[in-house]
Amino acid sequence: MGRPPSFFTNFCIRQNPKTPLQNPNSQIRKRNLCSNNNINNRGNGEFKQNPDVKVVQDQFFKAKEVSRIIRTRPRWEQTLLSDFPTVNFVDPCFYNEVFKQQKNAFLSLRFYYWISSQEGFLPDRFTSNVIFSGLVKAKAAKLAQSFLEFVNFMPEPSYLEPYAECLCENGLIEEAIGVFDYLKRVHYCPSLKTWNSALSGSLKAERADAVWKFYGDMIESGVVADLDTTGYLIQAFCMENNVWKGYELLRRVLEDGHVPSNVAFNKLIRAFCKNGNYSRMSDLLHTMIAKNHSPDIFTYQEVISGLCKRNMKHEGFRIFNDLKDRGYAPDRVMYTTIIHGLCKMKWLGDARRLWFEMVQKGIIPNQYTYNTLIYGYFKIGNLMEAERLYKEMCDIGYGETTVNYNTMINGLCLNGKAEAAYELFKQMAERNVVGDVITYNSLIQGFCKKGNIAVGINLLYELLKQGMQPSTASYTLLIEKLCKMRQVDEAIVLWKDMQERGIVPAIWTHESIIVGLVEQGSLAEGIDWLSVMLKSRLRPRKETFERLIQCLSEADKWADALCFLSYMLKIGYASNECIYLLLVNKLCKDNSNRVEICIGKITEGAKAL
DNA sequence: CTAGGGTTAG
Repeated sequence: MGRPPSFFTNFCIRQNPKTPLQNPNSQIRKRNLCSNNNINNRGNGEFKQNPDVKVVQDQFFKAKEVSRIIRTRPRWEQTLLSDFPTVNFVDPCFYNEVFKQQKNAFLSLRFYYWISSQEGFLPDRFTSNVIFSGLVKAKAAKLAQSFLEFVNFMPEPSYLEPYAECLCENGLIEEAIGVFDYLKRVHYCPSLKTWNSALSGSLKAERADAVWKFYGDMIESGVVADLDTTGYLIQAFCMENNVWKGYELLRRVLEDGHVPSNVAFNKLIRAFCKNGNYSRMSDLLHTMIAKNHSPDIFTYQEVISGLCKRNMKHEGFRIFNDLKDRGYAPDRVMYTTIIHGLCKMKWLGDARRLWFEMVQKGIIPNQYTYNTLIYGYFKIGNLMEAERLYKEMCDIGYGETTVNYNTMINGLCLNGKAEAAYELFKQMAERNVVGDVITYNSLIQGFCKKGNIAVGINLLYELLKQGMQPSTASYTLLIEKLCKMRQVDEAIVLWKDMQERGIVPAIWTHESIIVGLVEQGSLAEGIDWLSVMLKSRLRPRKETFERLIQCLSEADKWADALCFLSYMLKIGYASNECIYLLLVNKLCKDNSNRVEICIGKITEGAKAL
């Protein structure tokens, strides 16, 4: 094989960078792409035999030098070309090296854009592919995306596959779906590894729906799933609170003699704990042990926090101490988990004790640990200690973050200090810390609790003005308070706003409005709302019915009260004696004949159920 | 060199 026409040497004689370059034909380009291998081989002594080596090596050193310059010299655009009259700036190999040398993908891309803007430099498809894959390798999904828009070309499928993976890892699920769909259209089938990373990326982005889409496409394209895939599917089931389906899948895999990763087990354990199904949780622990997949620190974390969620302090503690006895050294996360659990249950003495135990072992509390304990102190109303810890956290340099502020704002609101919380909120803006939906919700709830609904509503409007997506909790307390203050119409305006934004109201919100309507005398409307609620298979609480019945009988509308009582019996609540007594008392003052008839009807109805 | 972990609302 002869020495290929080297256009590196051709450019050695070029003095004026503004002189238009010849656009080398693609054959040369391909040749150069092939010679990438030589670069990869450098240093193992082999390439002495290759006649291209000198040239490639030369290009390598130039790329290294250029990389250094664009990294360190602020105004390199003004000097670079004249400094390097011999560099071939449109060679794909050169960019390959720049991307390798220069870890900052953004700078490399800027360099490429700059070259493109120079008259006569026309990077072609091959160079574009190299740049694109450099960006993908650097995991710079956003840059790769903007690059594609800029050069307006579609890379080869084999370059798109890692791109799709990169998009998933960066949570750009919709974009990834687009790429997968394109690959499907051109009949290119991604590898199992790529499908799996799509699944894992979707989980990270909390997109169970995307998991199912990717999985469906994967099966359709004939790729056979592996154990990792199964693990991701189990996680997706857990994420959707479909724990039984996940469990079912696990059992099937176990029957086939396979054991999924601990991650899948841990997620199932978390889900079972969340539903209070501790026997199933311990069942899973035993399965893990039996299958030689020992529960790890993550597993125990799930177990402990799961137990604490249900107020099972002693069990949580027992497991934690057990762990220590068996030689597991709890780390900062583990300590934070148990401290959090104890704080939730308001066991601040124990939480504090563990805090000191942790510090004594040389583990320094971080933002998570601090926020957890601050939350705990607020929970028991110890504002002094909470504020002291907050100050300490700021002093030791945990920056003023949104979560830190949220912890304080929420804690203050919880303790009736909405105004003080609002001061912090203003401070956030001054110090350029952005608030999020939790900040706003905490404040809305704080002001509602103090009866200051106007401020609450303003906060809601501000949240919307900022373009943030409100949540159910943004509305719940506002609607409840408006109803209590006989401003049901305003409450319904908010309700409609929720509907338009696709936010599912809390069950309690339905009830607030029904009670509000009935209390203000809009009986028919209240009944309408109740039947809508029942039709959507939502079950009002018994207290709501009792409240309605009481309210109506107090207004001497006993017939309507009876109507709600029969509703209540109809959906299976046993009415309690107090309500009967109340009604009977009321009715006795009325026409006694009709009383008997009505009571008779109700008790018949109750027996029939 | 990997999976997966802990804080703030409801």
